Amino acid sequence: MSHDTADLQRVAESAFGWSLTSEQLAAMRPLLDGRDVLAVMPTGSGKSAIYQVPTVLLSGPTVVVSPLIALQHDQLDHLDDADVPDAVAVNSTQGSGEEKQAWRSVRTGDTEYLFLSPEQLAKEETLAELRRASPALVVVDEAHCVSDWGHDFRPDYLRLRHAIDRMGRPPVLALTATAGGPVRDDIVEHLGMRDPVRLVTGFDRPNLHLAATRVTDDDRRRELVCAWVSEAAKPGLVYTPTRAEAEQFAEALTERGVRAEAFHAGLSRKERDRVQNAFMNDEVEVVAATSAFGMGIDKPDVRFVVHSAPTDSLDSYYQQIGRAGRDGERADALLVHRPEDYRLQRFLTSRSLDVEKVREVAETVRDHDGTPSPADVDAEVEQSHRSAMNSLNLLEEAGVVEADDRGEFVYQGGERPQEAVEAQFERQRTLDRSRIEVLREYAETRSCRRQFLLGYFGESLDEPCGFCDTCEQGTAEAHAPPKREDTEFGVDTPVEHAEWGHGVVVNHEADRLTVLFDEVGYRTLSLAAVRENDLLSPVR
DNA sequence: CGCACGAGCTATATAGCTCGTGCGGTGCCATATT
Repeated sequence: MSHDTADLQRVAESAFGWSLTSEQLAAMRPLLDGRDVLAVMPTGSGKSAIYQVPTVLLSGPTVVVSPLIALQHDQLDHLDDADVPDAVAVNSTQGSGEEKQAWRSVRTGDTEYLFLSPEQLAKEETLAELRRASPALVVVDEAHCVSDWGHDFRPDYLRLRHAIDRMGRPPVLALTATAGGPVRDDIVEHLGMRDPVRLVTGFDRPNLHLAATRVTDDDRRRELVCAWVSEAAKPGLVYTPTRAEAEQFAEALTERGVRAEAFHAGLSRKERDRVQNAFMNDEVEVVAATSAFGMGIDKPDVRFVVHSAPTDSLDSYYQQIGRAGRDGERADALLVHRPEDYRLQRFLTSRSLDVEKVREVAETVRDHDGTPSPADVDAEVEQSHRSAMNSLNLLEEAGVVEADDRGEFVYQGGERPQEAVEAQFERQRTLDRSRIEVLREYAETRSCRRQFLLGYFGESLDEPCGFCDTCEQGTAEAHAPPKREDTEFGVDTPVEHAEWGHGVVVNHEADRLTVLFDEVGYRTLSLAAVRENDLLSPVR
């Protein structure tokens, strides 16, 4: 046993009362050597330990970036119970006195765990404090949020790499339970991770029964979901695409004698807490919810997750069904869908490109006296913080502006800045839309649903699983993917397409391939057409 | 992007059309009112 391993085990045992798994140790050791780590591990596998234990051994505080204040509180509670240095969070729920006290305790070294939202890290005052504290480790918890939310909803997620640079660039640990290959690459790129150790444990959840049902109209959808849920073992979750539908399902289920409640972001904080606690305490059997429900929920005995309609991607879908059956007992994941449903997701994921706003931000950077920080740009433009940061992110990705090592902007311009921005925007939009199409492929596939799902996350399952609807209906066998050695287009093969350029095979059914292209996102191709017209060639 | 809904039109005056408009998700934080 190496010194590091022995030290880690000793701290885990004495401070937390834990015995570490080999996966946890594999993720911790590189951090002690100053390396970056990306760990994709299921909920309940002890991801938090990966930073909590090394923090005790490292000199300097650990900064944990967490997307929800509620999650920060959960973590604080756990750390309070352990025999370790203090933990604090700094966020908008505190008064200024409390905040000052928190920073003081970081400065004196009494506090070694500091929880912050990405928005906090966008503030100059915060960065100045952090620079002084010189953190020994930066953790990005729920790191899929970088990719999920950074591109529009919470743009400060894409500015984290610069914030980390400003802190003196300590090692970075990214943690998540859900991230396929492209999302992992997105996280690594946008956090500026350097040759990270990538630890990815299996995605398969064999106790989860997978199924999808197509309906022809909304009345049948409601009837089917309500009837299915009424009969099913509980507790369970019904995910809906809109708040109104969450309310409708909660009401319809209540009428059928199910103890059901709605949950979405339009409810008061108090009401949300009440519903969540009631679900956790088994006072509520079914929560009908929008995507607002779930992060940080770790209830082991959830028996089903029914989607009344498709989500925006297979990533979101996997994340949500992953809340079922954590106790290892049988649980059901049912997806109800109509072809019309995808249009709503196209709307919900669509962002608009306001060329004038982007131009204002670009000109502000260009005309600024010296190199402006993101906060300078924010203050100087007549836009919301979100809009200004989205414009900056877009300009940076398009190469029109560039951040220096202090996270301040240098105007690059380029030959046709507006065209570069529009092309970047279009690329992002095409990718978003193609992700919706992959969900449609999943919903409509006749091959083994588990093979499809795992294939998307870069994992192969040699035989049809026997525990999904297509296997049970007998269509999966006929559509099974070829064995890896029988095809030149196995999963993960880099390919070149005559028109769409470079890509990577992400799924292979009997008669078709799904490829993720750098420029045009996910595309599904008929294998016959590929072969006849020589459309695709494996790269090396 | 398309659906739901209401206004307003038409026509063997009370139902049935067309057209226009609004709407649909996720959380920080800061600021304005009680």
